[in-house]
Amino acid sequence: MTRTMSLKHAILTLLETEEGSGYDLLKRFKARLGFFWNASHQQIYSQLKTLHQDGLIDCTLEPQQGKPDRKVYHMTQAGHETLIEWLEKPVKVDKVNDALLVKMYAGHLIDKQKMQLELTEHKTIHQRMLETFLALEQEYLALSKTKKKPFELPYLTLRRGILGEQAWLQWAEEVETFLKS
Amino acid sequence: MTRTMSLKHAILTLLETEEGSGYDLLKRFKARLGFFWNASHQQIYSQLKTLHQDGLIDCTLEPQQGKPDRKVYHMTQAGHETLIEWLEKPVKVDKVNDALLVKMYAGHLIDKQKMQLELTEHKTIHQRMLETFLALEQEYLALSKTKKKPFELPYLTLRRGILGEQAWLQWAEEVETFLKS
DNA sequence: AAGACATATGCAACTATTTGCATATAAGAT
DNA sequence: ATCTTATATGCAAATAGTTGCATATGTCTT
Repeated sequence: MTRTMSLKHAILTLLETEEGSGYDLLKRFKARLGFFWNASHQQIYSQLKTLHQDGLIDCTLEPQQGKPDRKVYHMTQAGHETLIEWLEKPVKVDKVNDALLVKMYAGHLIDKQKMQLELTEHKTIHQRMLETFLALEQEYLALSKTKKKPFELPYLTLRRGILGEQAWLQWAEEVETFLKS
Repeated sequence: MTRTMSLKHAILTLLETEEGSGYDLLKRFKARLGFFWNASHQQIYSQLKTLHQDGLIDCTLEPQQGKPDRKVYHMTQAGHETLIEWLEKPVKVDKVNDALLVKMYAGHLIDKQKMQLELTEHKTIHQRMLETFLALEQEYLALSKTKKKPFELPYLTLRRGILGEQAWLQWAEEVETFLKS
């Protein structure tokens, strides 16, 4: 109840602008918050359940033919207030817990080549992420000044993703130079 | 049991080189793995307990005058084997879940100034971390070639910390430029 | 026809981390 | 004298996240 529970508030933020089902939220997470937050569908569905129980969102059933009912959630007044309250309170500085670095630290116990292989795999993933982010940036930059306006803050979060990935890849190059020597 | 449990293996890595008590491990975490892993004392003590129960480490009691007994843990053969096994298996790409970015994304709901204040606080912390890392780098770089040798891999993990913090601060500057405009 | 992929939802068990509490001593600073 | 910091350990409860399983349909590909 203190300063954490960011996933709940991230969901509230997304619902603040636009209602949606669990599945919608999952897609929005990937498309809009993917550069700094990751959540599985299980996590999202269970958080939606508790948010609903707590009265921070409500829910209407949209029957569909063939497929299961779509549960569409929307913000309540209580939810809005809770979100604003959270936004006012300071959050903790995010912490890195990177398993690849644990391995690197213990690297004297394994084969240099194996290390390099795994590094290459991670590099591929990071490169792909960077490419995705850069493509999104191009989309934003192509907008007219007035159309940019509502996306200025989300764009800043995208910049975080870009700078983060670039730093990662720069580091990977340093490591490769070392491993090849 | 699959690919995670990095904290346990980080502890094993530290004990592989040198035995130690929970308190020792806590300090070593801060000094040596702090640029990419963070663990509280509660976490370390409880992990040590389960590692001990699982026979991956053993423990001798060192009575001390006045203070509670020091429980000194050391690696077992089983622990060593488990560590090597883990090192062979691929780890997952680390994920970022940064609450400050959630706020930034929802920034239109709050006061620009409040945002800037919180950003400044985070910036101070990141700056302090970068300074610590740079000081450690200077220590390493001042060593002779032969003395550098055993610290080459830990140095690479330090580089990750440095590049990561620099990227964060660069981002913060972009954000400040925007918020001041 | 079989397989993959997208839509759409969720439970259960486990692992990981945080927060709050609890105890006890010694050394050094204000 | 009191306060802070360091040494030294741990439990319990809550929150957060992962992994595996489960169901059911529609479309598109091989």
